[in-house]
Amino acid sequence: MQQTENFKDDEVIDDLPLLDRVRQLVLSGSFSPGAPLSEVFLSQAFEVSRTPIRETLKQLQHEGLVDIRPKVGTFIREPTRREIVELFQIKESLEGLAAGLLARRGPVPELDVLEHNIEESDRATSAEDAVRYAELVHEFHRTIITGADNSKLVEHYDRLMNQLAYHRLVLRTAEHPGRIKASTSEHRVVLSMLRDKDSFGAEAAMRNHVHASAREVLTDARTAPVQLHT
Amino acid sequence: MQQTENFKDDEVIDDLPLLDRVRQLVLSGSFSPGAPLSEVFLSQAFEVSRTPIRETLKQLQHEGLVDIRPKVGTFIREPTRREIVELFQIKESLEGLAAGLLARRGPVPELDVLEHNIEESDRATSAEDAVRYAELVHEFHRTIITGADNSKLVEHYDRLMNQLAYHRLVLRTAEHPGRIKASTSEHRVVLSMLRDKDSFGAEAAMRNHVHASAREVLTDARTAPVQLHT
DNA sequence: CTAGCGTTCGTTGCATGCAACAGACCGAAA
DNA sequence: TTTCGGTCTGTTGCATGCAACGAACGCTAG
Repeated sequence: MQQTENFKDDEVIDDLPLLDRVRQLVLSGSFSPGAPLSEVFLSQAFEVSRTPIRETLKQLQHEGLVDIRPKVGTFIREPTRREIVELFQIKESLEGLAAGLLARRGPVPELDVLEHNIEESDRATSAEDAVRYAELVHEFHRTIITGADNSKLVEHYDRLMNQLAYHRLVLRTAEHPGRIKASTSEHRVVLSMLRDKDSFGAEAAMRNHVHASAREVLTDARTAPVQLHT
Repeated sequence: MQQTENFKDDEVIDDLPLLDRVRQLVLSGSFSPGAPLSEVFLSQAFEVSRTPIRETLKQLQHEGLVDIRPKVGTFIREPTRREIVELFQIKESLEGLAAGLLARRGPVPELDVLEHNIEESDRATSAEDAVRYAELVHEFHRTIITGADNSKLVEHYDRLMNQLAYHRLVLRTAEHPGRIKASTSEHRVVLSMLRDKDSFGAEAAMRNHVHASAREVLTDARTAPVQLHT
């Protein structure tokens, strides 16, 4: 999972580097949604032949990031607003599950990591460092996911977030100060539940938090208001 | 999703037919877990060249069904017991989510489908038709998933079930009569909650049902008892 | 000016060839 | 007997070539 660092730029361990690089290109926003990604272009861009590029594109299609129209071409896929709502619903469920599982694990080092994360978040907020804050939020959620000690959950979560990644990049530019305060406060509630080993409480708190943040993101994105559910 | 029927055996619409066929071969149990699936073997088995086979195997690896060891070969992957537990935890969460979402949708035709399904289940139980009963159980769950009106949820669920499919094939041979009765009863509770538009109740009932059935499956499989959680 | 049609261009889909590597097998030495 | 080393085979990884298809463009007729 973290082998994106140690490879010699030429001799690749698996095809993961290429897959990651192409994915990064897609998610980087360098190309507008709907832009064509021809195999020949990518092959000379990454200096490989069309074959590995093709395999990579198939993977990305399976991840929902690109749209392969047979005999026509591959295009960057923009998730519809509806799909984003759907993905957030799943996100809420999975993160709730993770929080519940983590609560059951008792006193694990992850809790201290979360504690530290919250402190850092306060610091970033005081310093008005929005970038750092966004990083910390991401780490907070990811720590809970990985802390659930469920490898398959991590896989599904990663898939989910990949599909949301493009949109997140577009959206998370500015966040209201009020929301930041509320969000950190919700993090605190989650951690409190985790420390109490309150599985149901942790799940509920986490779901509530994700729900609120999703609502914020969705309403903030475009003017069209959205009902996440009810 | 249901285009596995209408294609002319020769002219394939997408590569989905090939992917489906290879997946089916993997899940059919014709090969033991750990058995090698060489590209040349598959290519002549399906009368295509190695290239599309390679792409297909990559997909299946991404789905968690096979294990590609670089420069060595592709092997049928058997999920570990732990992974199965993990997958069931996710299943519980996703099906709970689906039930909750479906409950919010109000009176949709799916509810009548579920009603009919339960009646048929009773009939199959009376007739001691285990195969038919298993089919109906599968349909019941799938109706709830698709009824949630969340396409991304369906995708994730399908991925999940594909990973459980091999194991399900091994396990679901015989089910205790007592469990069957309980299971159908739990289905009834879920439907009742759905009719009441009780979103929380439906979610809880569904999770409880999946949890119970998972526990049954896991303890029944091998003698080793398992703690699903707590 | 518009609608319909044929051609051309770009792209994918697949087959095949070649090189490189992992693992097995066999033999020899201790 | 055990262990070590070399060879050899089977497999993958990738590059490339060719055929086929879709879309766009221009041309012509009305």
